[in-house]
Parts: sequence; structure tokens; C-alpha cells
Amino acid sequence: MPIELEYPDGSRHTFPDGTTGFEVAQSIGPRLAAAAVAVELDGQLLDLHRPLPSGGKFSVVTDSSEQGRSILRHSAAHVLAQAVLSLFPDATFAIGPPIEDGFYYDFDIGRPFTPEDLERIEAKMMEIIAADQPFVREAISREEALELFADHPFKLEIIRSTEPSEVAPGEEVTVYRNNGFVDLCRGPHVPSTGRLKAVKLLRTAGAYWRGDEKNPQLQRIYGTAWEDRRALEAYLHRLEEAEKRDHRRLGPELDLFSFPSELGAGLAVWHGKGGMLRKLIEDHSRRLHERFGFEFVFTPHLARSELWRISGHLDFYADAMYPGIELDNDQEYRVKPMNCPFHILIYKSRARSYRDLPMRLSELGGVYRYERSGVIHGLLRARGFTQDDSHTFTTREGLRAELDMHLEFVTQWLHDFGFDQFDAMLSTRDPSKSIGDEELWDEATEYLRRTLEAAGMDYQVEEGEGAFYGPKIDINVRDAIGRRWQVSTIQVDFFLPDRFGLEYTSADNRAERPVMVHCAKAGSIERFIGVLTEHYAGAFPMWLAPVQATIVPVADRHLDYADTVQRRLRDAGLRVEVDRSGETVGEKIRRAITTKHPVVLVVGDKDVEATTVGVRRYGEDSERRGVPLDEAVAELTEAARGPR
RNA sequence: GCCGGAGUAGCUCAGGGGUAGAGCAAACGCCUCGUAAGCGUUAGGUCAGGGGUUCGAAUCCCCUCUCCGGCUCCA
Repeated sequence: MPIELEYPDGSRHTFPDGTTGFEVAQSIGPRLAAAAVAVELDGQLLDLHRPLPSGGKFSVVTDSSEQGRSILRHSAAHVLAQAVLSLFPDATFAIGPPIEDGFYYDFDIGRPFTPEDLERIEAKMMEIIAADQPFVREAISREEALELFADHPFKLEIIRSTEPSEVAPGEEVTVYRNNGFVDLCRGPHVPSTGRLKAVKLLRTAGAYWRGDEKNPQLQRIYGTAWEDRRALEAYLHRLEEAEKRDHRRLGPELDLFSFPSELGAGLAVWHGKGGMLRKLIEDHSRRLHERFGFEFVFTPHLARSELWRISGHLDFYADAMYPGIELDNDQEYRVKPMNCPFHILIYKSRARSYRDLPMRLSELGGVYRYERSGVIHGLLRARGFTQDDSHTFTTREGLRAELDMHLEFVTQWLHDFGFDQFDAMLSTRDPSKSIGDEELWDEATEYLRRTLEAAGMDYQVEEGEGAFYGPKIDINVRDAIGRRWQVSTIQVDFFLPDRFGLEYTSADNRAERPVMVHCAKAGSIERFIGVLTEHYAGAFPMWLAPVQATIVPVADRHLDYADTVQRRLRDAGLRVEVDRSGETVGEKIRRAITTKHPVVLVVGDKDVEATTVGVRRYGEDSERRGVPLDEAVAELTEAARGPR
């Protein structure tokens, strides 16, 4: 019986029974067939040389598409496992999926891999690829599979698993064989190992079986695979570029901040330039908070353990808190990991009426969290940081409007800093790590969902990722090279008001319980600056640049005029430095550019004569000479205007 | 916290049981220069810290600290 296929362009074509995807691709064109790694039929991926089981919507998956690359990577992972098993016959292997930009495979060889092992393994992989071994798919029964993988306990566990994400339901499982190596796998794969044109192993790492630290730790090998050498080179180049914009490198280089080891892990000091950057960001934070109707409060860094007992932090958050400090009369104090309990105490300081609500309290609050030593990562994961935190107390009826407002606030905030791509995540309850009853959680979660939908924002649900006191919306931004960072968060909380017995008097004179909204716009000021630094590769937009312009006198006799120019610009509100070093003009300009100052102004004899400057903006290849000083002041003042 | 790697001058790195090295940066001097590195001189290190082995340790061994890549965890 012939089968009918519908191509992506909507056209329909008929083929005889038993036709393979590859044959169809060939009939469309030889170049398409050469680039094909698999086909998709009604949403299901099939091996290229497998006879099409039926008609349907058909498309060819090529090696340079994301889907195609992920098939390449999956096949590369198999070759990696094959190489490891051939070099380490006693090895057992676990799983080896494709991931963004690459793949990994987890093994147990009874010891860690050494860098030399990695070289040998990669060489072995190249042999397997050169041999161009075909991947052969085979469906076998579960019993057969259990026998086949009898020596590989992790594989047995997967075969026995009922988790549909781990193994397809049903009596049969599929395996792929090539030249004596066999792996449990759903496929599809490239037709043969020779299709892997650009594979490279990157690093090894320990990884817990099934991602649970209570399980044994396996040895993971990471690698990457691309459709050709050029794509691989481009990827490696991208990694290098990312390294250059690493905030941990740029921070000290640009004199923004540093992590002196004498302080201890995860603790930063802010230098003058970084301090200016912080001040500008914090000023903007205060400006917006004020505009959105928040009040400013200030709270201490310590509180009696009693406060943390009431709030539930000692039950649910103690692992991330610094140990207690014993003071007079056996009183125990704790350093704060969050600001919420303090703001609650401000709410509680007097009787509240529904007329006082919503009450919006904000604070740039320094918090300290004991992060496990291995997770610390520059400013993005520190042990001490500052949240642009707020807590809004509202009536149940007022909650919707408050959530809408908070989301608008966050969106505006991110736009102001040049982030246009967000991902929102809705994090729900984890029954084992939360307080309060399920119905309230559901209600709060539903409110957040409606807020996201009303704003027309795409979101992903993250099951069980909520805070212990309520569900939350987290916003990730994407930086210039596509990496995601979590910054903002909006959280609904019915429970802390309950635990602290918060009340307000309603219009009909009854005691009611307010609801809280926790919100951080930047998240942590430190993390936000880390992300901003990487996003802009240290070349901050002019309104944020700690030094907005450097004045370069051509010779010492121009210093007086340089000072005049500096005064004019400072009077206009710009942050300007004069380079007084005895270096050559070229060197002074090079320094200003490498420290990413937005503007270089060169002044020489002609400028002194005519009251002009030479202007060179960051990123421009050439200068504009003889710009009248008045014009330059006007231009730069305009360019330095930030969001209001 | 776990697995691996690393720590030598402010930075980037060489050296690898027998007196501590380079380039850049710094200070000083000369040069006074028109858009991405002018020339010279000088200074700078308890080789992360502690303990051990040795006639002798930056080098070998042990412990600790810090950093890097992952896992787990998270703003």
C-alpha cells in the first residue's frame, strides 16, 4: 500500500510502501539528502534508513538544525561510551544525553578520569568515527534487555523504571548497535559514525546518579559535536568570547570590585568605580520604587533567633543561615538571610486599617546566606548580597491589582537596563518544603498565573520550585550571548502574615489577615551587576559608566585647557577624568578604550585656540576633530541621559 | 558539601631538590607628541598558609585556605 506524505510546504507526495526517509530526501534533492540526519513523521523522529511506517506530515531533519545537532550529539555520546568501554572493559555506564551545545555521558570506572584518559578516549572516538560504523536499531523485549545489560546496574535500573521520561512504555525497548557496542536508546541516530565530522571532548566532572547527592557519584565526560569543523570552531570561539566578558575577570580589570581571599569565599569589596555603578543602579531603584508608591525602610542585619523561629526560617531555611551568635543571657541572634520578617515587624508596629493598604515597604537590604562552598560563583552566587527587596501588604481583594503593578514594575526595570528578552517561570509548591495549606497555595499560584497571562508573558511552570512560604514568578533575562540569569522575583505569601498574626481592620470593623507580596526587581544588586557586566562586556551604556569621558591632552601645555573642558562637563553633570600621565597620545587613548570609557576627548593646540575638542565615542573607529566645546557638551549630556 | 584541576611579582605566565625568571603594569628620568602600546633606569615575591621528608624544599608528602570546571543547591 502506497503511503502519502505531506511536506512542510503543504504539498503531498506518494511513495511505495517500505520507502525510507533517506529515499524521500533524495527524491527532493541530493543536497538535502546529504545534510539529512533523520526524518520527522507526524512529530516523531525516525532513523534515516528506517522504512516509513505510515504516511503523514513529513520533514527532513538536517545536521545544522537544532534538532539535527541534538541527534549528532546523541550519536557522539554513544561513540564516547563505546570508546570508554573499549578502553576500560570493566566500566559501567549510565546515561548520555545531548544537551545545549553538546553532550555528556556518565560512567563508573572505579576512579576518576585523568586528563590523559580524556586524550586517549578522544583518540579512540576518532578511530570509531573513521571506521564509519553503521548504527543499527533493534527492538527487543524487556527480558532480553535485562539480560543484555546484566553487567550494567544503571542500565538495568533504567529498563526497570516506569518513568516515561526514562524509558518508553510498553513491553519492548530499543537498542542501537554498532560494531559490537550496544546501548539502550530510543534514538534516532545518524546512519553511521562517519557522520560525526566535528567532535571534541571538553572536560570531566563528578555527577550524582540521577542527580541526587545521596546516590553514588559517577564520572561525567562532557563533549561537544557540530555538523562541521567550522561550526565547532565558531562554538569554541564563542566560549572564548564569553570568557572575555566574564564579570569575575572584568570586575577587577575595570576596578569595579574584587574578592580578596582574606575576606573569605563569596564576599566582595566594591572599589570606587564599582561603587559609582552601584550608586547609579541603586538611585534608579529608589527612583522607581518611589514612583510605584513604595516607602523606604531600614532594618538591622541581625535578629533574635525567636524572630526566625516565628517566621519558619529555622525550620525551612536554616541550612542557608549562618549559625547563631550567643549574646547576653543566652540570647541567640542570627544574621539575616532575608528581609521579610523585619518588614513584617514594621507592619505590626501599630494597628492597621484597610485604608492603610496596600502598604508597600522597600529596602536595599544586605543579607547573608551560607552557600555551600562549591556553588560560589563571583557576584552571581555570593554569600553576602543586597536585595532591592520589597514587601507589600494588601487585602485579598487588592492582590490582583498589586501583582499586575509589580509585574509592570519589574518589566520596566529590566527594560531600563537594556534587557528585552525575558523568560518567566512560575514556581509551585513543594509539599515537603513548605508551610501552609494546599488550597491557599493553589489560589496564590492561580493569581500569579493570571497576572502573567494578563501581561501576555510566556512562562514555564517549575513544579516544586516555590519558596517555602508561597509560589513565585521568577524572571530570567538573557544576556548578549544568550545565557539565562535569574534576576527578578515576585512571590505571593499568605503564610507569614498568618505566622506573625498580622491583621487589619476591615470596613465592617472586623479583624482581617493581609496578604504579602515579596518582590525583588534586580534580585540581588550584586548579581544584577554581574549580569550587566557580562551583558555589556564591561562597556556600560553611558548613563551607567563610572567614568563617562576621559580627556586626553596632547601635550602638558594643554592641561589647563583640559581642566577647563573637565569643569564644563562636570558642571553639566558628567563624570569626567583628565589623563595627566606623561604617556603619548596614542597610549592615553588606548587606555581609555581598553577600560571601556564611553567617550575620549582629545585636546591640542587647535582646540585651545578655537575652544573645540576632538571626540571619539566608544566603538567608533575614527574621531571627529574640532567639535565646538558647547556642541560636545550638549551631545554628551544628551548621550548620558538615562531612563527616568 | 561531593568529583576533578589549579595557586610563582599588581596582571599573564616560564622554572620544577642546590642563590627566583620574562613580558605587561608600577615608580623615576628623558621625550611634549593629534587618535589603540615612544625610550631608558629602578623597585617589586616567606613561590597561597601550616606541618613533614631532606645536609638543603617554590619543587616531594600531608593538612588548611582560595580560585576554576562540573554535580547538588540557589537571588
